[in-house]
Amino acid sequence: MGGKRAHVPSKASERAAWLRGEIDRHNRLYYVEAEPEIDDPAFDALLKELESLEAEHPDLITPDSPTQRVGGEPLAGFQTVAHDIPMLSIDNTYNPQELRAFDERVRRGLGGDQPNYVTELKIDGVAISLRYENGRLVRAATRGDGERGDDVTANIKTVRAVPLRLEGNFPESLEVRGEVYMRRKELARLNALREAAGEPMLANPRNTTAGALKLLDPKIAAQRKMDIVFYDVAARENDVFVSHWETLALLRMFGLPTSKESKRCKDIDAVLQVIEDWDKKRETLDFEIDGLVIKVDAATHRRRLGATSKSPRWAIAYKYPAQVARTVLKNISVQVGKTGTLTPVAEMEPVPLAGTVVKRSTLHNFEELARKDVRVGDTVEIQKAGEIIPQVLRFIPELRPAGARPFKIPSKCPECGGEVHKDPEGVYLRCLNLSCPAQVKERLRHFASRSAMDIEGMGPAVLDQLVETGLVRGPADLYGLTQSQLENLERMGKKSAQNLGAAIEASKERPLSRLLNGLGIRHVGGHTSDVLASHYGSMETLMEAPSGELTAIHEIGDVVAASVHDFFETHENRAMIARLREHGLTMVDTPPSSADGPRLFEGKSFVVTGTLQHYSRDSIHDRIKTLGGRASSSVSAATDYLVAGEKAGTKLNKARELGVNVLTEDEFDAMAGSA
DNA sequence: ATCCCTCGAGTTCA
DNA sequence: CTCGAGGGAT
Repeated sequence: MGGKRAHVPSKASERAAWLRGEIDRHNRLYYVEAEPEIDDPAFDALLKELESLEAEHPDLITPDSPTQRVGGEPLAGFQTVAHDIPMLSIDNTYNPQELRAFDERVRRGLGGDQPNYVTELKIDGVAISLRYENGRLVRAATRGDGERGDDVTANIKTVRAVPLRLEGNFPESLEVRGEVYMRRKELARLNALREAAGEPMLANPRNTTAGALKLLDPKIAAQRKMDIVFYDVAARENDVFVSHWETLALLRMFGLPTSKESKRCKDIDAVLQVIEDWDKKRETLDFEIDGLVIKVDAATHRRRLGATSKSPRWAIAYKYPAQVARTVLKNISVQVGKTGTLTPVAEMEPVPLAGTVVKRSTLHNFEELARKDVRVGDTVEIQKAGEIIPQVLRFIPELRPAGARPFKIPSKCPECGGEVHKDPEGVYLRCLNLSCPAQVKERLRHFASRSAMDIEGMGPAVLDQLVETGLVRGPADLYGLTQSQLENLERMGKKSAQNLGAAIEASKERPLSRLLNGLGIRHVGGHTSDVLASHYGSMETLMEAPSGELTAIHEIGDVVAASVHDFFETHENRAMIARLREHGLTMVDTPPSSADGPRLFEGKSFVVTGTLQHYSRDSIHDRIKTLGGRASSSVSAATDYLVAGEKAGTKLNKARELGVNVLTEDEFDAMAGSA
């Protein structure tokens, strides 16, 4: 360094040009080669000198000067720009078997040839496309929908690892793709600042990066130090590159940083070894990865494989099972259920977890909430129970903002302001106001649902209006609605109103069991409704049944009997049922007649799991029942058959453990169809 | 009294 | 899907 100073040109413009060259060179040594020659203070000194020089001689400023990373004025908004070559997404695999299946597809597609693969870390950041014209960065765009994204050039320029001009023998026009991301250390630094300022914590680097790219003021974006790696050139079929491996080398020659962790593998076994190695090692990285990307190396092979409209056939992502994710708890809201239960719900910054984007999760009840002690503003860890339902595990004490206060248990119903009361035995808080609009809506939703009265078109939007306007207070009111009242609802055309009216009318024919289920009597669901309806056959006899008589029925005990008895003793409920009768509801059970055919499944218990081709869950349950079988919801030793469709989960495993007969859909049809 | 099987209730997301 | 708890068998 010192030696070069001797022939530093003295003229300001030459000095400025030299400084720019040096700064670019050191940037490159730092970010691309990872072999810095000078330390940070020395680098900053060069930058400072250039800044003051440019301040004295503003005419010396060039658009690609390293001092111009933070552009001038904040933007009014982001322009949408089209990608010349679409940014395809990559298919995911989640286990070695799926990856081997990919390998087999590839080799079949190559007529048996064995391709080389390149593995790359799949950094959890934001995909980006950068365009260089004559070596100058002219545009940076997010992936968006793959066809068009947002122009984030001003913010991308603040990423120090992004060269503003290319080096080497670059083509006149070049579009490159990479991933912008944030290191864990940087996130920790930002959070320390935010904590001191009493601002909400940033939960994860990915969201923070995405947020930073969308900041309208590049000066603020510059304060969030982001990083980038490049992994591809956007090119068409006739590209000049021989292999992916060489493309990566070329990117480095242009001064574009690439990952040092990419590897070339001779077959899928070698790839799986790399995956296994990183499974343990990934925690030691200073940034987050959610898996690896595996790409066929040779360009000739890629061309033979081609792409579907969504993704290339020559690349696949391998994702590590992301069991837990971190996000920020933005708010705790309180929901009112159909029985008046107040349930606290965690509203979170959306975060990807095990294949979906999670933003809400139940906190069950206020005792549970107090036990977990999560507070608004906390960073929380969430996981998915059985790959489906998100749960809040815990908060991260180090990331708790200073002012976070424990959630206050509501003393009034948040929906109607009514009195709340703690369930004597249970842990639940309940709104006691039976005409609380939230409860009314929930009860009506249940009444109209598929497993009850099955009124098509009676969705939440319609019910909201009907209840808010006071037209409907209970199930009986639905049958008094006029056609013009329906038509006057928002977003309701004449045709939709007619359909809805017809659906309401049709629901009058539902058998007693469905009506009972719809009434929402405590402890009485679909199954118990069936039992009661088939025992009594009509509403009248059931209503007058004494408690002792009810308990004599198989599967009805003290608790259920008392609940049913109480329900029919209550004046309001009797009045409602009288009104339903006036409106002409059937209110009788349709007993199985011998004309229904043979009861092939008599005494047999079935459980259904997974997605079926020709049945909905309800329709197969109906079919089982008409044939005299029992459709149950959980597998046990008492289960005779499990019908397993696509994506069967834990039930299938349990059935195998217990030695329960497992049927495919076709096998089930064969059994049922021979009727 | 205790176990096991089910049901009901509350739950999320595409 | 999971939890808690009702119902019945032991």
